[in-house]
Amino acid sequence: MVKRSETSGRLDDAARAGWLYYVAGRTQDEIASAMGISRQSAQRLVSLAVAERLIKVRLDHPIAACLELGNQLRRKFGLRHVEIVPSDPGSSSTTVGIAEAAASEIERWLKRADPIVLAVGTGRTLKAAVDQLPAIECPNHRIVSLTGNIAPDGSAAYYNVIFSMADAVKARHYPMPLPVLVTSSEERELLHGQQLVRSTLAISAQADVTFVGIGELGIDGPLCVDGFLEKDEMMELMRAGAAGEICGWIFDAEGKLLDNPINERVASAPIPPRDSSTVIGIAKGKRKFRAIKAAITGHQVNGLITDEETAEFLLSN
Amino acid sequence: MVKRSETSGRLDDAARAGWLYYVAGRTQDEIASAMGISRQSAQRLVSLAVAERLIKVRLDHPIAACLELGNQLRRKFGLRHVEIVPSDPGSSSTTVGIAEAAASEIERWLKRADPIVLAVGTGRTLKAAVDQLPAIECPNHRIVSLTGNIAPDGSAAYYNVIFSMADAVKARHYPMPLPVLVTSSEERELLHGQQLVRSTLAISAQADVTFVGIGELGIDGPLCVDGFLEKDEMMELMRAGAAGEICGWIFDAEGKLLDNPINERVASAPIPPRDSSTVIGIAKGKRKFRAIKAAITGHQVNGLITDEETAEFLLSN
DNA sequence: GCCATTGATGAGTAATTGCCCATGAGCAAA
DNA sequence: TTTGCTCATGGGCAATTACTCATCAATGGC
Repeated sequence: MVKRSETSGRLDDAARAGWLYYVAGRTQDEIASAMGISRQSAQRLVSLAVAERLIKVRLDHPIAACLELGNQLRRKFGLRHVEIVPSDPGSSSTTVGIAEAAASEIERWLKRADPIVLAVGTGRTLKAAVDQLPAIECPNHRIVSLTGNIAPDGSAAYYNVIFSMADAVKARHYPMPLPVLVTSSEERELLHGQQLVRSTLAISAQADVTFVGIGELGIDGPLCVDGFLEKDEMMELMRAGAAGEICGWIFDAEGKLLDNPINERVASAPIPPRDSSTVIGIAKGKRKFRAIKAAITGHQVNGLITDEETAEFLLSN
Repeated sequence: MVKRSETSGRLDDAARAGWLYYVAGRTQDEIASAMGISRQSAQRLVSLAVAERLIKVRLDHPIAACLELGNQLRRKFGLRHVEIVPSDPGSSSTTVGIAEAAASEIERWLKRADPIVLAVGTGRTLKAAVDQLPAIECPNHRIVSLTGNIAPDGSAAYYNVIFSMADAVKARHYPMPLPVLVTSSEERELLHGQQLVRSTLAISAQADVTFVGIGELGIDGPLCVDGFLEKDEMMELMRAGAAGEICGWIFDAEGKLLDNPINERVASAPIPPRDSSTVIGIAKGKRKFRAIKAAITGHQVNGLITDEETAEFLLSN
């Protein structure tokens, strides 16, 4: 006898329960009796549907304050695309809100009929955004990673973005089989000379749109936490005026790439051109204020998804 | 107009509250203190956001479309229970998908704690469904067949459902020791007068839930293929406007039982009452479109398990 | 075969939410 | 100014939902 009550069947049930709860507006009691299960089980299915992201909620109202902040930011920094989500003062998350917004924006691009090249960086924020993506089929598009997923110890960083994206989005995807930082500029040249890497670099240069996180520096910043840089290297960078990084490319408070040996060791692809393509930074939070400010000041990105609190800082400084 | 700006400001607040509630996942209490209002006001804003459709919920799962079709069918035809499974365009099977779904639904009923009477019809679809049932013990329930399993030549039809069901489900079961069609209404009365048959008929009339196939007519339909009706009898029925049959009971395109001598010879139990019990039809496929349409239009069934393709036909005609 | 692990389940309970109602502010007409 | 109306408000309470815990069955490794 075939066993049917398995994971996929359970997800089906979760979808059904979630639909009945959120779309049809039934109570969990009603769902329980309709599906012949206990109320507790119905509750579990509903929360499973949420946890598995079968249920997507989006807010379809331009909050005036956010729109206004967005407009001001767009004007002040000459940005192509700005999206501001409300701040949640009680939350310490660095992704809530902007991840959903970024996912919507990614989805918008992927739904275009004409073939595009979509590039992604890496980082926790971007990972959170990609995790919000629904399943999409878009065989015409290509998705390329600007940066590698290999940690100094040889393992793949858990928040590598492009593989998570490949789970949800059916498109050709091009990972970058490199670390973020190598030991010397010579090693970088060597690695970049490999055929596979070269073709991936070539594709990334044609990106129509790029989504990147913006990293703060400091010993709590991602480059240190993930072990790409030692503490003393970081301190040296800070002394040299470093303000933030995108895909490992380190820039100063004016958003200019730092003329520093460490930038010679960055193995990521260059950030696609801001004058001919869209490069959207996704970041929020006090710790990143300085890095974000620098990135948009120096046009390392020409688009930004952030929250109200951050937007207010950017406008007032 | 001051009023207007106040209203839009209120919608703005509603959007913000809705965002905090659904996207950021805060409780209404937290939202209230964050926005400096009472909890009740926060609740009102959240429900306003829903009422004004600022909050859009979407279900990201293959069965989302099915649920929507099911909902529309339920409304349009006043059905109690609708289940739509995805169509498999590459398959010519008339049972794949709906058999599994029907089995799940049967299982759901059989798992109920309170004793029920479950009635079944016959047919290939139902047989396929019953073959999907796992072993269940439910000594409290009774399972009754609405229709006989004896072919005109005296043999038992291979797809008789109740005996297959008895293999999997441990419950009292009541077969109907009759043919589907007898030679005359007099013979029917005679057979129905037998004690054994009478008690089975009585049980079937108390059915809480009934699962039946919906048969199409025509010389390739089950009644002809299985030799219950001769070709010329079938042709005559078609001329009389017959559109489909359930347990041998033949109905026209409006789903009304046909006033025809052949219906006088049907030895099956009457289909249990649709106003006080659940009668679920299981059928899909182009050849059955007309029969299914008729059955739900005329309330021969008040529940339906079918596939997307069929559901779309039923909604568009 | 035996045991640890995983995961589902239902009961019980705490937390959260929805709703009714009395109140009072704001406002227009008398 | 008064009256009457509308509507937002918060208290109170019932309904609903979320969570914890103990149990149990299935699974997989030893």
